Amino acid sequence: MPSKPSDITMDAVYTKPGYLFRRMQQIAVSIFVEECREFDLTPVQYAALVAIQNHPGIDATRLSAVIAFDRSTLGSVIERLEAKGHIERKPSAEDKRVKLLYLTKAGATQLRNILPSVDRAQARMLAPLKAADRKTLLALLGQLVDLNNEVSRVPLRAEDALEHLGRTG
Amino acid sequence: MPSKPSDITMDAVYTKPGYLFRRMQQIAVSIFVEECREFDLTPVQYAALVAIQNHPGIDATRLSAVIAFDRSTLGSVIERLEAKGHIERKPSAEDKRVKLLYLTKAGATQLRNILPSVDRAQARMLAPLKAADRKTLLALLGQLVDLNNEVSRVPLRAEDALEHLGRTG
DNA sequence: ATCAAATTGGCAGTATACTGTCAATCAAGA
DNA sequence: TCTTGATTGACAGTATACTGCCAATTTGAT
Repeated sequence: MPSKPSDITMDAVYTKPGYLFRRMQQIAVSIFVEECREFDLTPVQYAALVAIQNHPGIDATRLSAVIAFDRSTLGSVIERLEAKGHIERKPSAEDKRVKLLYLTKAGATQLRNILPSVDRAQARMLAPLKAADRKTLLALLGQLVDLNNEVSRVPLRAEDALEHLGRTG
Repeated sequence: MPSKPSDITMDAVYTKPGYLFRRMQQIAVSIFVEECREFDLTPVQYAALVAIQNHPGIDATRLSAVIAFDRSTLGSVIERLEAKGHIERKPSAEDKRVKLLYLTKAGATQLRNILPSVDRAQARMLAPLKAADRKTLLALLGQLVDLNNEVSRVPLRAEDALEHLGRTG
């Protein structure tokens, strides 16, 4: 091997978790969009629809906790879902600040119809690995995300963030 | 368990690779930015600096292949690195279309200085796992990214994309 | 009752990422 | 040579993600 201009080689990037996570995220989104093209839904929009169906009447702040994305980002996501007619925003009676989110009939239908494509996409992401390796990777990744939960700006606060709603559906 | 409004639960999101990859990417960027705050470099900008140091005189299109990001995105990344004084853009003598990229002295210094912080960040991302599990996860992730390389818009084309340059530094 | 603190949604600004388009330029073939 | 096709960098437009700020509102402490 000829000498490099310094001791820093591309391995300082390629073999590191940060690079691999970014690359895998790129690939995952690419596969999702390809499989779900006909439904015109992004991964984030899909996650939002699932969460709203599971928690009808949730507000934007709590939704951000349930799917772990930024409230600032969520505003535009909600706008787009509303523009597509998949969700409705209704003012709350008790708190004039909040707007409650509900799936429309069209949104529920869209969500039901997209599921097979989402499943195909999820399967394709891990398809190159052997079955045992897929299981191992998913398990380790699940652990790691869970153990690092508090690190990101918007930690996941699943169902327990919704206790005050006093209902599960 | 009380019944849900449908069969679609949040597990349709939480346990799937697409969600876990997105979440882990969020966490990884968050850790990187936190550790490297004083250097004012994002993960992408860091990768670009490393690549330019390893391939002085590379052009934007080839750089995008070497670090696997989109050429459209890369334009603004290069602009920012240039504005910070970390890199220089010089027109090519042979091809009037291309602009060759070089690290400035300041850029090289910045890159050298940030390395310990980057190492700390990379270590923190996997820190919650046991050593054996870290190794397993990295190996599987590396395999998966490699095997899915052609899927994304900008497949990684490491060194072999640069053969025509006729040099390694 | 009132004032301080927290919450909610919205906005501005920055930084990836992608699609698609375009003009300038270069390369290859008829 | 001339024309066709490919390449390069730039740009417009959309969609996450983040920081930080703000007004309206609600809640809690006094």
